[in-house]
Amino acid sequence: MVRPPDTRQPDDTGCTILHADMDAFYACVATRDRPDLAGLPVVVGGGQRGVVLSASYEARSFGVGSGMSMTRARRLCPQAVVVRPEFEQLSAVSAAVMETFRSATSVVEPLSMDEAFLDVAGSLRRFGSPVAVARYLRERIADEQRIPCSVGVAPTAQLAKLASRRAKPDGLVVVPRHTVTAFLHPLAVDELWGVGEKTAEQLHRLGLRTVGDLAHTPVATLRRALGESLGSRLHAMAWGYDDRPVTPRRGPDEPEHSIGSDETFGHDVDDPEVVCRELLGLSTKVAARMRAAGVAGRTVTVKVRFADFTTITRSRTLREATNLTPEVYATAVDLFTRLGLQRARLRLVGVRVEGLVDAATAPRQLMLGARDHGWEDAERAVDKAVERFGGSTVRPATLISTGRP
DNA sequence: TCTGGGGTCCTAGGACCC
DNA sequence: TCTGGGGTCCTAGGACCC
Repeated sequence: MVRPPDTRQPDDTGCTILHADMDAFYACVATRDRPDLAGLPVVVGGGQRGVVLSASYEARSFGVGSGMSMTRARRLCPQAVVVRPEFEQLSAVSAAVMETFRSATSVVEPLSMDEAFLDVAGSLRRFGSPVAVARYLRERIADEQRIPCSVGVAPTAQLAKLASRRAKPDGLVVVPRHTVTAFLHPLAVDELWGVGEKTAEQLHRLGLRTVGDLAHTPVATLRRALGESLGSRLHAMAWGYDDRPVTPRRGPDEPEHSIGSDETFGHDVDDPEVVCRELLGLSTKVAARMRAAGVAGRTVTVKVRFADFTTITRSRTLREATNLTPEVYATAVDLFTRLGLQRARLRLVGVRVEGLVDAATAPRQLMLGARDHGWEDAERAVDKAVERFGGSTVRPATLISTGRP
């Protein structure tokens, strides 16, 4: 369970893992070129039914936090400046930050746009210590990107993650091996990575509030209450055991497992025609993303969220993997139609394709040949046009007519 | 206070095969 | 005739993360 003994010499803290995490990333990027917003409560988000994606520390002092509905955020902090996210800018900053990480070690695992695990065991000769790597990264990102980055340094990924949270804002926290249990055991159970609202509730019902409580509960009890996997994992975590390696993220050799898209309507919808039009748009987007990634998938899943927020899914596994809009769309519409909804009010619909494999090696049924190749050519043409002219300006008119009456 | 959009992983039941 | 497990695939739902 403990990390295997390392032949390279870690320093005496036993720390080889860093977790680097940008503070209030979206908000910081949005305001770094806007001195007029300095010191003001800034909230990134928006939309008719949007949520807060990121809030500046000034906004947080009013109780605003990410994930919260914008309506509530505005109520808590009416003077907040609301900024729409600029995803292209954010992606560019994120890519630059990840490059900076890779300048310190090749073992970088991005977890999202604004955070990554780094295994620095191989960089110690160059930098001297893990803390030196952390300082180097924080300085470079502050210099080059003018945004703060907090770093946790610890013997395991989970601990490094907890440490970086403790380091915020704009700090550095080290958890040497001999202090692990002293660091962990006073924490509340819901601070652990993987313990959300529901699991925390369950643990509370068992009378477990701190990580120390968790550590001193028989693992069999935890497994019974939380399931085999989570029970074992939490018990191990509570003792700082974590064999999770830092794995440089998927390359072309390891495609993603699923690609999907969903959309919340501005207002609830009960018109099947509107829903099908949305399913077409989503299928078009998902199929295009699959082709761009060079993957195809066999299982198509439709998600429907009703006005009362209850959510259901329906899926079908096709005989061959596809990345063609008409196939994805036809499956999605059929799954939706079979629900037999009588003008139920819907809040959201989604389309996702799972079981992705490399499109080049995915078996295709040759019998379908002529027709499918026609579609493939058409789709390729659309992909090219979109590449050249951008965005949603191009969409084959034929697709529009494949919708059900 | 009414709750986005992108994902991942786990569980559980049933079908089917050996 | 009745009773077995184990493994894999499929489907649906749910928890969690940022």
